[in-house]
Amino acid sequence: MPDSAIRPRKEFGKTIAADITHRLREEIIACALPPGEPLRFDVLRERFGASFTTLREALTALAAEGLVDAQEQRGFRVAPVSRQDLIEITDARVLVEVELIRRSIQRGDDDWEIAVISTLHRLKRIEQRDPEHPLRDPEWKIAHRQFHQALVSACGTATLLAIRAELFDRAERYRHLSANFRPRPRDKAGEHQAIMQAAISRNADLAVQLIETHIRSTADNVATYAAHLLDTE
Amino acid sequence: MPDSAIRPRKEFGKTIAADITHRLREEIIACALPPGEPLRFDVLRERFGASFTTLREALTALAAEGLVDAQEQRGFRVAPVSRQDLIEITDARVLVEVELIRRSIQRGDDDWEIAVISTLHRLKRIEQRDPEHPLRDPEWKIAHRQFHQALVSACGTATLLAIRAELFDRAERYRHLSANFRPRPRDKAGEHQAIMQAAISRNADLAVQLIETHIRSTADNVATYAAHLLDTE
DNA sequence: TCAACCCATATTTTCGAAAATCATACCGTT
DNA sequence: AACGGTATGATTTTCGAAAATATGGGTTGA
Repeated sequence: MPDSAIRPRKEFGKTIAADITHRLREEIIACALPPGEPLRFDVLRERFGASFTTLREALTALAAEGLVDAQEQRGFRVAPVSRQDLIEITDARVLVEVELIRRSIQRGDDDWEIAVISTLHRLKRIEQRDPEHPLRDPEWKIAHRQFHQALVSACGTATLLAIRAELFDRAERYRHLSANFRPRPRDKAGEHQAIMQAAISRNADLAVQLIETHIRSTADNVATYAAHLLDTE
Repeated sequence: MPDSAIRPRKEFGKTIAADITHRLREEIIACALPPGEPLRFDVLRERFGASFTTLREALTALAAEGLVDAQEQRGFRVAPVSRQDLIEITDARVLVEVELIRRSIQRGDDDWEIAVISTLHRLKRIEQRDPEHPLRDPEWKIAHRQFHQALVSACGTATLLAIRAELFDRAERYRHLSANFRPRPRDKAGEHQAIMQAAISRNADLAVQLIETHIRSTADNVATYAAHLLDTE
Protein backbone atom coordinates (compact mmCIF):
# COMPACT_ATOMS: atom_id res chain seq x y z
CA MET A 1 0.00 0.00 0.00
CA PRO A 2 1.65 3.23 -1.08
CA ASP A 3 -0.24 5.24 1.46
CA SER A 4 2.61 7.71 1.88
CA ALA A 5 1.99 8.81 -1.68
CA ILE A 6 -1.70 9.29 -1.06
CA ARG A 7 -1.53 10.88 2.36
CA PRO A 8 1.92 12.11 3.25
CA ARG A 9 1.09 13.79 6.54
CA LYS A 10 0.50 11.53 9.45
CA GLU A 11 3.75 11.60 11.33
CA PHE A 12 2.56 11.36 14.91
CA GLY A 13 -0.28 9.06 15.77
CA LYS A 14 -2.44 7.00 13.55
CA THR A 15 -5.28 9.41 13.07
CA ILE A 16 -5.17 12.80 11.45
CA ALA A 17 -6.80 14.30 14.50
CA ALA A 18 -4.06 12.98 16.80
CA ASP A 19 -1.47 14.21 14.36
CA ILE A 20 -2.87 17.70 14.23
CA THR A 21 -3.25 17.77 17.99
CA HIS A 22 0.44 17.06 18.20
CA ARG A 23 1.46 19.65 15.67
CA LEU A 24 -0.76 22.32 17.14
CA ARG A 25 0.58 21.58 20.60
CA GLU A 26 4.13 22.07 19.41
CA GLU A 27 3.34 25.35 17.74
CA ILE A 28 1.52 26.69 20.76
CA ILE A 29 4.30 25.68 23.15
CA ALA A 30 6.88 27.27 20.87
CA CYS A 31 4.76 30.41 20.72
CA ALA A 32 4.69 30.17 16.95
CA LEU A 33 1.03 30.68 17.65
CA PRO A 34 1.18 33.50 20.16
CA PRO A 35 -0.92 33.56 23.35
CA GLY A 36 -4.41 34.89 22.85
CA GLU A 37 -4.27 34.38 19.07
CA PRO A 38 -7.69 33.53 17.68
CA LEU A 39 -7.76 30.09 16.08
CA ARG A 40 -10.15 30.48 13.17
CA PHE A 41 -11.16 27.44 11.24
CA ASP A 42 -10.60 28.98 7.83
CA VAL A 43 -6.99 29.70 8.68
CA LEU A 44 -6.33 26.39 10.37
CA ARG A 45 -7.99 24.56 7.54
CA GLU A 46 -5.56 25.96 5.05
CA ARG A 47 -2.57 25.65 7.37
CA PHE A 48 -3.13 22.01 8.34
CA GLY A 49 -5.17 20.72 5.43
CA ALA A 50 -7.87 19.16 7.54
CA SER A 51 -11.58 19.60 7.79
CA PHE A 52 -13.63 21.50 10.35
CA THR A 53 -14.48 18.55 12.48
CA THR A 54 -11.01 17.10 12.61
CA LEU A 55 -9.62 20.44 13.68
CA ARG A 56 -12.38 20.80 16.20
CA GLU A 57 -11.42 17.50 17.77
CA ALA A 58 -7.78 18.58 18.05
CA LEU A 59 -8.70 21.92 19.58
CA THR A 60 -11.00 20.25 22.09
CA ALA A 61 -8.19 17.98 23.23
CA LEU A 62 -5.80 20.90 23.61
CA ALA A 63 -8.42 22.84 25.53
CA ALA A 64 -8.50 20.01 28.05
CA GLU A 65 -4.74 20.32 28.37
CA GLY A 66 -4.96 24.02 29.10
CA LEU A 67 -3.13 25.15 25.98
CA VAL A 68 -6.25 26.31 24.17
CA ASP A 69 -9.13 28.38 25.43
CA ALA A 70 -12.54 27.29 24.16
CA GLN A 71 -15.16 30.01 24.11
CA GLU A 72 -18.44 28.32 23.41
CA GLN A 73 -20.08 29.51 20.21
CA ARG A 74 -17.25 31.97 19.74
CA GLY A 75 -14.49 29.68 18.71
CA PHE A 76 -11.09 28.87 20.09
CA ARG A 77 -7.96 30.84 20.79
CA VAL A 78 -4.51 30.08 22.09
CA ALA A 79 -4.69 30.14 25.88
CA PRO A 80 -3.76 33.60 27.11
CA VAL A 81 -0.82 34.06 29.47
CA SER A 82 -0.74 35.92 32.74
CA ARG A 83 1.51 36.37 35.71
CA GLN A 84 -1.03 34.62 37.90
CA ASP A 85 -1.17 31.63 35.56
CA LEU A 86 2.62 31.38 35.58
CA ILE A 87 2.65 31.40 39.37
CA GLU A 88 -0.01 28.71 39.56
CA ILE A 89 1.72 26.47 37.07
CA THR A 90 5.00 26.89 38.91
CA ASP A 91 3.47 26.02 42.27
CA ALA A 92 1.68 23.01 40.82
CA ARG A 93 4.85 21.82 39.13
CA VAL A 94 6.83 22.06 42.35
CA LEU A 95 4.18 20.12 44.22
CA VAL A 96 4.03 17.31 41.69
CA GLU A 97 7.66 17.17 40.64
CA VAL A 98 8.89 17.02 44.23
CA GLU A 99 6.64 14.07 44.91
CA LEU A 100 7.75 12.27 41.76
CA ILE A 101 11.44 12.85 42.36
CA ARG A 102 11.10 11.39 45.83
CA ARG A 103 9.36 8.33 44.49
CA SER A 104 11.84 7.86 41.70
CA ILE A 105 14.81 8.13 44.03
CA GLN A 106 13.22 5.57 46.30
CA ARG A 107 12.24 3.14 43.56
CA GLY A 108 14.73 3.76 40.78
CA ASP A 109 16.82 0.80 39.64
CA ASP A 110 19.97 0.54 37.55
CA ASP A 111 18.17 1.35 34.34
CA TRP A 112 16.82 4.51 35.90
CA GLU A 113 20.30 5.65 36.93
CA ILE A 114 21.59 4.94 33.45
CA ALA A 115 18.74 6.92 31.90
CA VAL A 116 19.38 9.90 34.15
CA ILE A 117 23.10 9.88 33.50
CA SER A 118 22.87 9.36 29.76
CA THR A 119 20.17 11.97 29.16
CA LEU A 120 22.21 14.50 31.11
CA HIS A 121 25.28 13.57 29.12
CA ARG A 122 23.49 14.19 25.86
CA LEU A 123 22.17 17.50 27.15
CA LYS A 124 25.66 18.65 28.09
CA ARG A 125 27.08 17.60 24.75
CA ILE A 126 24.54 19.71 22.95
CA GLU A 127 25.25 22.67 25.19
CA GLN A 128 28.99 22.39 24.58
CA ARG A 129 28.68 21.92 20.88
CA ASP A 130 26.46 24.91 20.45
CA PRO A 131 26.63 27.59 23.12
CA GLU A 132 23.84 29.57 21.55
CA HIS A 133 20.62 30.34 23.29
CA PRO A 134 19.39 26.84 24.17
CA LEU A 135 15.69 27.38 23.80
CA ARG A 136 16.13 28.22 20.16
CA ASP A 137 17.75 24.87 19.52
CA PRO A 138 15.14 22.15 19.01
CA GLU A 139 17.64 19.46 19.92
CA TRP A 140 18.40 21.11 23.24
CA LYS A 141 14.70 21.36 23.97
CA ILE A 142 14.21 17.66 23.39
CA ALA A 143 17.27 16.67 25.38
CA HIS A 144 16.28 18.96 28.24
CA ARG A 145 12.83 17.52 28.32
CA GLN A 146 14.16 13.99 28.25
CA PHE A 147 16.53 14.60 31.14
CA HIS A 148 13.77 15.91 33.38
CA GLN A 149 11.54 13.10 32.19
CA ALA A 150 14.19 10.54 33.07
CA LEU A 151 14.52 11.93 36.59
CA VAL A 152 10.91 11.14 37.43
CA SER A 153 10.49 8.12 35.20
CA ALA A 154 10.85 5.58 38.02
CA CYS A 155 8.06 7.05 40.13
CA GLY A 156 5.65 4.27 39.28
CA THR A 157 2.49 6.33 38.88
CA ALA A 158 1.21 7.04 35.41
CA THR A 159 -1.53 9.31 36.71
CA LEU A 160 0.84 11.84 38.25
CA LEU A 161 3.22 11.53 35.32
CA ALA A 162 0.44 12.57 32.96
CA ILE A 163 -0.35 15.58 35.12
CA ARG A 164 3.33 16.44 35.26
CA ALA A 165 3.62 16.26 31.48
CA GLU A 166 0.77 18.70 31.03
CA LEU A 167 2.26 21.16 33.48
CA PHE A 168 5.67 20.82 31.86
CA ASP A 169 4.21 21.75 28.48
CA ARG A 170 2.41 24.75 29.85
CA ALA A 171 5.57 25.90 31.62
CA GLU A 172 7.66 25.42 28.53
CA ARG A 173 5.41 27.81 26.67
CA TYR A 174 6.28 30.50 29.18
CA ARG A 175 9.97 29.75 28.80
CA HIS A 176 9.64 30.30 25.07
CA LEU A 177 7.75 33.48 25.72
CA SER A 178 10.74 35.00 27.46
CA ALA A 179 13.45 33.32 25.38
CA ASN A 180 13.59 36.15 22.88
CA PHE A 181 14.13 38.74 25.58
CA ARG A 182 16.35 36.93 28.02
CA PRO A 183 19.87 38.30 27.53
CA ARG A 184 21.76 35.10 28.29
CA PRO A 185 20.79 31.83 29.87
CA ARG A 186 21.88 31.33 33.44
CA ASP A 187 24.02 28.37 34.39
CA LYS A 188 21.60 25.56 33.84
CA ALA A 189 24.31 23.04 33.14
CA GLY A 190 25.59 23.26 36.69
CA GLU A 191 22.11 22.94 38.14
CA HIS A 192 21.32 19.88 36.07
CA GLN A 193 24.60 18.29 37.05
CA ALA A 194 23.89 18.87 40.75
CA ILE A 195 20.38 17.47 40.45
CA MET A 196 21.67 14.37 38.72
CA GLN A 197 24.28 13.77 41.40
CA ALA A 198 21.80 14.21 44.24
CA ALA A 199 19.40 11.81 42.55
CA ILE A 200 21.96 9.12 41.80
CA SER A 201 23.37 9.30 45.31
CA ARG A 202 19.80 8.90 46.58
CA ASN A 203 19.88 12.12 48.50
CA ALA A 204 16.17 12.83 48.18
CA ASP A 205 16.03 15.93 50.36
CA LEU A 206 18.81 17.60 48.43
CA ALA A 207 17.42 16.61 45.05
CA VAL A 208 14.01 17.94 46.00
CA GLN A 209 15.48 21.21 47.15
CA LEU A 210 17.52 21.60 43.99
CA ILE A 211 14.57 20.83 41.76
CA GLU A 212 12.36 23.33 43.52
CA THR A 213 15.01 26.01 43.18
CA HIS A 214 15.51 25.06 39.54
CA ILE A 215 11.83 25.35 38.72
CA ARG A 216 11.24 28.53 40.66
CA SER A 217 14.28 30.39 39.43
CA THR A 218 13.36 29.57 35.85
CA ALA A 219 9.89 30.92 36.46
CA ASP A 220 11.32 34.04 38.08
CA ASN A 221 13.45 34.58 35.02
CA VAL A 222 10.44 34.29 32.80
CA ALA A 223 8.47 36.68 34.95
CA THR A 224 11.29 39.19 34.78
CA TYR A 225 12.11 39.13 31.10
CA ALA A 226 8.60 38.58 29.79
CA ALA A 227 7.07 41.07 32.19
CA HIS A 228 5.84 43.28 29.36
CA LEU A 229 3.95 40.31 27.93
CA LEU A 230 2.40 39.22 31.20
CA ASP A 231 0.88 42.42 32.52
CA THR A 232 -0.80 43.87 29.46
CA GLU A 233 -3.60 41.40 29.03
CA MET B 1 -37.22 32.49 19.26
CA PRO B 2 -38.85 29.34 20.60
CA ASP B 3 -35.65 27.35 20.41
CA SER B 4 -36.71 25.05 23.21
CA ALA B 5 -39.36 23.70 20.90
CA ILE B 6 -36.91 23.10 18.12
CA ARG B 7 -34.02 21.70 20.13
CA PRO B 8 -35.07 20.61 23.58
CA ARG B 9 -31.75 19.08 24.69
CA LYS B 10 -29.05 21.51 25.57
CA GLU B 11 -29.18 21.67 29.33
CA PHE B 12 -25.49 22.07 30.15
CA GLY B 13 -23.37 24.33 28.05
CA LYS B 14 -24.18 26.19 24.93
CA THR B 15 -23.02 23.65 22.40
CA ILE B 16 -24.35 20.17 21.87
CA ALA B 17 -20.84 18.79 22.16
CA ALA B 18 -20.38 20.32 25.60
CA ASP B 19 -23.78 19.05 26.61
CA ILE B 20 -23.03 15.51 25.57
CA THR B 21 -19.63 15.66 27.21
CA HIS B 22 -21.40 16.51 30.44
CA ARG B 23 -24.01 13.80 30.13
CA LEU B 24 -21.51 11.15 29.16
CA ARG B 25 -19.29 12.15 32.08
CA GLU B 26 -22.17 11.71 34.50
CA GLU B 27 -23.04 8.30 33.16
CA ILE B 28 -19.48 7.09 33.27
CA ILE B 29 -18.95 8.33 36.81
CA ALA B 30 -22.18 6.70 37.92
CA CYS B 31 -21.09 3.47 36.22
CA ALA B 32 -24.27 3.51 34.17
CA LEU B 33 -21.74 2.91 31.45
CA PRO B 34 -19.59 0.25 33.08
CA PRO B 35 -15.77 0.31 32.95
CA GLY B 36 -14.32 -1.17 29.79
CA GLU B 37 -17.62 -0.88 27.90
CA PRO B 38 -17.02 -0.23 24.22
CA LEU B 39 -18.48 3.10 23.13
CA ARG B 40 -19.69 2.46 19.60
CA PHE B 41 -20.90 5.33 17.54
CA ASP B 42 -24.03 3.61 16.34
CA VAL B 43 -25.18 3.07 19.89
CA LEU B 44 -24.20 6.51 21.12
CA ARG B 45 -25.79 8.10 18.12
CA GLU B 46 -29.13 6.63 18.98
CA ARG B 47 -28.75 7.19 22.71
CA PHE B 48 -27.75 10.84 22.54
CA GLY B 49 -29.19 11.88 19.21
CA ALA B 50 -26.03 13.48 17.90
CA SER B 51 -23.85 12.93 14.89
CA PHE B 52 -20.54 11.10 14.62
CA THR B 53 -18.36 14.16 14.84
CA THR B 54 -20.14 15.74 17.75
CA LEU B 55 -19.85 12.51 19.70
CA ARG B 56 -16.24 12.23 18.71
CA GLU B 57 -15.52 15.63 20.15
CA ALA B 58 -17.16 14.70 23.44
CA LEU B 59 -15.25 11.43 23.67
CA THR B 60 -11.98 13.17 22.93
CA ALA B 61 -12.57 15.60 25.77
CA LEU B 62 -13.41 12.78 28.17
CA ALA B 63 -10.33 10.87 27.07
CA ALA B 64 -8.23 13.84 28.15
CA GLU B 65 -9.94 13.67 31.54
CA GLY B 66 -9.08 10.02 31.96
CA LEU B 67 -12.66 8.78 31.93
CA VAL B 68 -12.52 7.40 28.41
CA ASP B 69 -9.87 5.32 26.75
CA ALA B 70 -9.18 6.23 23.12
CA GLN B 71 -7.76 3.42 21.04
CA GLU B 72 -6.66 4.94 17.79
CA GLN B 73 -8.44 3.51 14.78
CA ARG B 74 -10.29 1.14 17.07
CA GLY B 75 -12.69 3.48 18.75
CA PHE B 76 -13.35 4.45 22.32
CA ARG B 77 -14.35 2.64 25.46
CA VAL B 78 -15.08 3.58 29.02
CA ALA B 79 -11.76 3.74 30.86
CA PRO B 80 -11.09 0.39 32.51
CA VAL B 81 -10.60 0.14 36.26
CA SER B 82 -7.81 -1.51 38.15
CA ARG B 83 -6.44 -1.71 41.64
CA GLN B 84 -3.31 0.10 40.50
CA ASP B 85 -5.33 2.93 38.99
CA LEU B 86 -7.30 3.30 42.21
CA ILE B 87 -4.09 3.50 44.23
CA GLU B 88 -2.63 6.10 41.89
CA ILE B 89 -5.73 8.26 41.93
CA THR B 90 -5.86 8.05 45.70
CA ASP B 91 -2.23 9.08 46.12
CA ALA B 92 -2.62 11.92 43.65
CA ARG B 93 -5.75 13.12 45.40
CA VAL B 94 -4.05 13.14 48.78
CA LEU B 95 -1.12 15.10 47.39
CA VAL B 96 -3.30 17.75 45.78
CA GLU B 97 -6.10 17.95 48.31
CA VAL B 98 -3.69 18.34 51.22
CA GLU B 99 -2.03 21.27 49.48
CA LEU B 100 -5.35 22.91 48.67
CA ILE B 101 -6.76 22.48 52.16
CA ARG B 102 -3.68 24.14 53.62
CA ARG B 103 -4.02 27.05 51.24
CA SER B 104 -7.71 27.43 51.86
CA ILE B 105 -7.26 27.40 55.63
CA GLN B 106 -4.60 30.03 55.31
CA ARG B 107 -6.49 32.26 52.91
CA GLY B 108 -10.14 31.56 53.60
CA ASP B 109 -12.30 34.52 54.61
CA ASP B 110 -15.74 34.76 56.19
CA ASP B 111 -17.49 33.70 53.02
CA TRP B 112 -15.36 30.59 52.88
CA GLU B 113 -16.27 29.65 56.45
CA ILE B 114 -19.91 30.18 55.68
CA ALA B 115 -19.68 28.03 52.57
CA VAL B 116 -18.00 25.20 54.47
CA ILE B 117 -20.52 25.31 57.30
CA SER B 118 -23.58 25.60 55.11
CA THR B 119 -22.60 22.88 52.65
CA LEU B 120 -21.91 20.52 55.55
CA HIS B 121 -25.25 21.44 57.08
CA ARG B 122 -27.08 20.56 53.90
CA LEU B 123 -25.18 17.31 53.64
CA LYS B 124 -26.16 16.32 57.17
CA ARG B 125 -29.78 17.22 56.58
CA ILE B 126 -29.91 14.94 53.59
CA GLU B 127 -28.28 12.13 55.53
CA GLN B 128 -30.77 12.51 58.38
CA ARG B 129 -33.79 12.72 56.16
CA ASP B 130 -32.90 9.66 54.22
CA PRO B 131 -30.61 7.13 55.91
CA GLU B 132 -30.42 4.99 52.84
CA HIS B 133 -27.23 4.24 51.03
CA PRO B 134 -25.95 7.72 50.27
CA LEU B 135 -24.31 7.06 46.94
CA ARG B 136 -27.62 6.02 45.46
CA ASP B 137 -29.12 9.38 46.33
CA PRO B 138 -28.27 11.98 43.68
CA GLU B 139 -28.90 14.78 46.12
CA TRP B 140 -26.40 13.35 48.59
CA LYS B 141 -23.84 13.04 45.84
CA ILE B 142 -24.20 16.68 44.91
CA ALA B 143 -24.14 17.87 48.50
CA HIS B 144 -21.11 15.72 49.26
CA ARG B 145 -19.27 17.07 46.27
CA GLN B 146 -20.15 20.63 47.19
CA PHE B 147 -18.91 20.24 50.75
CA HIS B 148 -15.53 18.99 49.64
CA GLN B 149 -15.46 21.64 46.96
CA ALA B 150 -16.17 24.34 49.53
CA LEU B 151 -13.32 23.16 51.74
CA VAL B 152 -10.73 23.88 49.04
CA SER B 153 -12.53 26.76 47.33
CA ALA B 154 -10.39 29.46 48.96
CA CYS B 155 -7.09 28.02 47.80
CA GLY B 156 -6.65 30.67 45.14
CA THR B 157 -5.27 28.49 42.35
CA ALA B 158 -7.51 27.54 39.49
CA THR B 159 -4.90 25.24 37.98
CA LEU B 160 -4.73 22.90 40.93
CA LEU B 161 -8.49 23.12 41.41
CA ALA B 162 -9.00 21.85 37.89
CA ILE B 163 -6.67 18.94 38.51
CA ARG B 164 -8.43 18.22 41.76
CA ALA B 165 -11.82 18.18 40.04
CA GLU B 166 -10.62 15.62 37.51
CA LEU B 167 -9.23 13.36 40.20
CA PHE B 168 -12.41 13.73 42.24
CA ASP B 169 -14.49 12.56 39.29
CA ARG B 170 -12.29 9.57 38.66
CA ALA B 171 -12.39 8.62 42.33
CA GLU B 172 -16.14 8.99 42.47
CA ARG B 173 -16.46 6.44 39.73
CA TYR B 174 -14.69 3.94 41.94
CA ARG B 175 -16.98 4.78 44.83
CA HIS B 176 -19.96 4.01 42.64
CA LEU B 177 -18.31 0.82 41.56
CA SER B 178 -18.36 -0.51 45.10
CA ALA B 179 -21.60 1.12 46.21
CA ASN B 180 -23.70 -1.84 45.20
CA PHE B 181 -21.60 -4.24 47.22
CA ARG B 182 -20.76 -2.21 50.29
CA PRO B 183 -22.97 -3.49 53.13
CA ARG B 184 -23.38 -0.19 54.95
CA PRO B 185 -21.65 3.14 54.74
CA ARG B 186 -19.20 3.89 57.50
CA ASP B 187 -19.62 6.97 59.62
CA LYS B 188 -18.91 9.65 57.10
CA ALA B 189 -21.01 12.20 58.91
CA GLY B 190 -18.64 12.22 61.85
CA GLU B 191 -15.61 12.52 59.62
CA HIS B 192 -17.06 15.42 57.69
CA GLN B 193 -17.98 17.19 60.90
CA ALA B 194 -14.45 16.79 62.27
CA ILE B 195 -12.91 18.06 59.04
CA MET B 196 -15.17 21.08 59.04
CA GLN B 197 -14.28 21.94 62.64
CA ALA B 198 -10.56 21.57 62.03
CA ALA B 199 -10.82 23.78 58.96
CA ILE B 200 -12.88 26.51 60.60
CA SER B 201 -10.62 26.59 63.65
CA ARG B 202 -7.69 26.95 61.23
CA ASN B 203 -5.98 23.84 62.49
CA ALA B 204 -4.29 23.00 59.21
CA ASP B 205 -2.27 20.04 60.40
CA LEU B 206 -5.30 18.34 61.89
CA ALA B 207 -7.49 19.09 58.87
CA VAL B 208 -4.85 17.69 56.55
CA GLN B 209 -4.51 14.55 58.59
CA LEU B 210 -8.28 14.04 58.70
CA ILE B 211 -8.65 14.59 54.98
CA GLU B 212 -5.91 12.13 54.17
CA THR B 213 -7.50 9.51 56.39
CA HIS B 214 -10.89 10.26 54.87
CA ILE B 215 -9.65 9.80 51.33
CA ARG B 216 -7.57 6.73 52.03
CA SER B 217 -10.16 4.89 54.08
CA THR B 218 -12.76 5.48 51.38
CA ALA B 219 -10.37 4.05 48.83
CA ASP B 220 -9.65 1.09 51.08
CA ASN B 221 -13.34 0.44 51.32
CA VAL B 222 -13.68 0.49 47.58
CA ALA B 223 -10.73 -1.83 47.16
CA THR B 224 -12.28 -4.26 49.62
CA TYR B 225 -15.83 -4.39 48.40
CA ALA B 226 -15.13 -4.04 44.70
CA ALA B 227 -12.20 -6.44 44.79
CA HIS B 228 -13.89 -8.84 42.40
CA LEU B 229 -14.22 -6.03 39.87
CA LEU B 230 -10.66 -4.80 40.19
CA ASP B 231 -8.66 -7.95 39.77
CA THR B 232 -10.34 -9.62 36.83
CA GLU B 233 -9.27 -7.27 34.08
C1' DT C 1 -26.60 62.61 20.12
C1' DC C 2 -27.62 58.29 21.62
C1' DA C 3 -29.62 53.84 22.18
C1' DA C 4 -32.11 50.06 20.33
C1' DC C 5 -33.19 47.30 16.63
C1' DC C 6 -32.69 44.81 12.42
C1' DC C 7 -30.22 43.18 8.55
C1' DA C 8 -26.14 41.34 6.18
C1' DT C 9 -22.00 39.03 6.68
C1' DA C 10 -18.56 36.25 8.99
C1' DT C 11 -17.74 32.34 11.80
C1' DT C 12 -18.72 28.52 14.33
C1' DT C 13 -21.21 24.26 14.97
C1' DT C 14 -23.64 20.23 13.41
C1' DC C 15 -24.91 16.78 10.25
C1' DG C 16 -24.88 12.44 7.35
C1' DA C 17 -22.57 10.58 3.39
C1' DA C 18 -18.22 8.74 1.82
C1' DA C 19 -13.54 7.05 2.55
C1' DA C 20 -10.35 4.58 5.32
C1' DT C 21 -9.36 1.12 8.45
C1' DC C 22 -9.99 -2.93 11.23
C1' DA C 23 -11.89 -7.61 12.36
C1' DT C 24 -13.47 -11.97 10.84
C1' DA C 25 -14.48 -15.76 8.18
C1' DC C 26 -13.42 -18.14 4.20
C1' DC C 27 -10.58 -20.48 0.91
C1' DG C 28 -6.69 -22.65 -1.06
C1' DT C 29 -2.24 -24.52 -0.33
C1' DT C 30 1.15 -27.12 2.08
C1' DA D 1 -4.92 -30.04 10.42
C1' DA D 2 -2.20 -25.78 10.19
C1' DC D 3 -1.02 -21.76 7.96
C1' DG D 4 -1.19 -17.58 5.08
C1' DG D 5 -3.48 -14.71 2.35
C1' DT D 6 -7.75 -12.53 0.80
C1' DA D 7 -12.47 -11.02 0.42
C1' DT D 8 -16.30 -9.31 3.20
C1' DG D 9 -18.74 -6.93 6.60
C1' DA D 10 -18.53 -3.92 10.58
C1' DT D 11 -16.72 0.24 12.55
C1' DT D 12 -14.19 4.18 12.81
C1' DT D 13 -12.52 8.38 10.76
C1' DT D 14 -12.72 12.23 7.63
C1' DC D 15 -14.85 15.44 4.67
C1' DG D 16 -17.47 19.54 2.92
C1' DA D 17 -22.14 21.22 2.71
C1' DA D 18 -25.77 23.14 5.48
C1' DA D 19 -27.68 24.99 9.77
C1' DA D 20 -27.06 27.79 13.78
C1' DT D 21 -25.07 31.50 15.98
C1' DA D 22 -22.32 35.64 16.64
C1' DT D 23 -20.56 40.13 14.86
C1' DG D 24 -20.66 44.62 12.91
C1' DG D 25 -22.83 48.37 10.48
C1' DG D 26 -26.39 51.16 9.39
C1' DT D 27 -30.95 52.96 10.11
C1' DT D 28 -34.66 54.62 12.85
C1' DG D 29 -36.90 56.87 16.56
C1' DA D 30 -36.68 59.42 20.80
